[in-house]
Amino acid sequence: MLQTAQKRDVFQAVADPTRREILKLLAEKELPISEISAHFPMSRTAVAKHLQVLAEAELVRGRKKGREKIYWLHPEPLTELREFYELFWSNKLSKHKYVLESDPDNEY
Amino acid sequence: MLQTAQKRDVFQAVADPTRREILKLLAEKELPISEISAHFPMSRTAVAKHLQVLAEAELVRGRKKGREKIYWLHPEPLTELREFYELFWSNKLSKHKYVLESDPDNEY
DNA sequence: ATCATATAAAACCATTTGGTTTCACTTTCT
DNA sequence: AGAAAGTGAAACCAAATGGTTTTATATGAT
Repeated sequence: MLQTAQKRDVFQAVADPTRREILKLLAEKELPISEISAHFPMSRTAVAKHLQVLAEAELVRGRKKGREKIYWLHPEPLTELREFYELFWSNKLSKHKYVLESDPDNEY
Repeated sequence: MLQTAQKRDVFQAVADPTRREILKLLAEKELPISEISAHFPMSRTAVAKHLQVLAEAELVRGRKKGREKIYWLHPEPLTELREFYELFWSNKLSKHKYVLESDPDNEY
């Protein structure tokens, strides 16, 4: 395993709120682990593990720069979220058949 | 707790592949638990638990009909997926700044 | 050379997750 | 009434998850 180890499901990678926040952070700019972990109440090690998970899902990439490891966002796999969403809510071909037929707001 | 118990995170609900399949099934039409579980290799009880999770996330709703419990899709919470996706890939205001600045295909 | 910084890797731990099996309950069918 | 069908709820279990702490390693600064 040269680099990112084995694939990881995008939906599962994104299931954790901390990991979603990390992605938002990296959307602004690339950051070293220490700076990322400064935004969270947990240990740096814990954040590093979250970054590994995100890397396995190809949602981030990292490079070594001196003694730092810099991570940056690689948002492409998020299109899977969009594709899933559109199975139910596509606006292209008007709405999905289920959505069309569903009554607006029957709360039970 | 009268009904759907406590809220459940949509991202987490959708993290499991079985649950995603269930949602696709229910997009076609509402179904009783037994019919849903017929599509999966696991026990009916396991599928019932997945349905409970989906219900806690408000992604499905259920009603009793005779001795059956019928579940149907309630896709509204999936908009959270879309909103998250669009933080990174919005096409409305052209692309997100990160996406704009990122070089196309630097593979490490 | 030495020391601080930044990370990596490993061991460990509690809780959650995704599954099972078993038992009880209600509804439908004969 | 009695049996079958469909579900609900509980107990149980192995594995995964999200944390921790500890130890080691490499880099940068003095």
